[in-house]
Amino acid sequence: MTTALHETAEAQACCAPLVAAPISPADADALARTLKALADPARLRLLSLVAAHDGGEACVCDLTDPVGLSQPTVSHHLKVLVDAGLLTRDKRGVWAYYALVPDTLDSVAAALGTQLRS
Amino acid sequence: MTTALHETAEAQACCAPLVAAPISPADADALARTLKALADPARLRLLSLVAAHDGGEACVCDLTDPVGLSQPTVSHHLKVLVDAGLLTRDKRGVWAYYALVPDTLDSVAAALGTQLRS
DNA sequence: TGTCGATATTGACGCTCGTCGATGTCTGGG
DNA sequence: CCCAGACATCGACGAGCGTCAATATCGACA
Repeated sequence: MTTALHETAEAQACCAPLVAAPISPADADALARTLKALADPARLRLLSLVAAHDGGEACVCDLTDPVGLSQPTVSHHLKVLVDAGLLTRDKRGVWAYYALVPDTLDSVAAALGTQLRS
Repeated sequence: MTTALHETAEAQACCAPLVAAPISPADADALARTLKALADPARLRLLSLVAAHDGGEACVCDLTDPVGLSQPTVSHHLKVLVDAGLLTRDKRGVWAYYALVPDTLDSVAAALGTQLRS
């Protein structure tokens, strides 16, 4: 409960393509919050590692070494990504498995892209 | 070439779709730098205002009021966006006209999207 | 030349963020 | 019942960011 109140998965980062019409302050804030979660090299690598891992999921122990950060730091980054609705957390036994939420990433991409696709 | 070469417009934020294969540390850093420039409500609104403005360009005086920030702050944000290769600056007479660089935004969207198109 | 207006730069402030070590909290096994 | 291991939380530190007021710069015009 550090700050935010956007606990888990609000999915829709925004709406219109951003370049079509002026974005509303509220939408800008929501989109910026999701982008802030993405705007970190370690978190981008974690997201990529999780997505590319076997079965589309990975536990913390799979991620600590590749990114070269301490376990608390990796857990912190993963929490940020989960809170932003970019990852899901599934605790099975002793391990916590993280998996990608493709919709969130796609909605961000759609909000940024200028050439809209069907 | 390890650091500090993002002076003006390096356009390509990254390359592969991020979810296909683990992103390299260097690519993660480059993409994160572009995303950091985007991850601010004021800058998103400025970007949107510029893109939606008549002729696809706008000067600082057109932007100060809509975003509700002081002129130095707006100039600062615009500089950040220009340095990230997201906007171009064209000084004509006393006014400075900013315009969108669509390629950069599209390459970011392409790097984030999971459903790749042609 | 001198003034005015548009924009950029500077310096400073408070706040947020990324990182770590230390510690807490669970779960499974002996 | 207690230990070992996986993960989360806490507290702290330094760095970076967003914002503003004050000031500098630069072009147009009288």
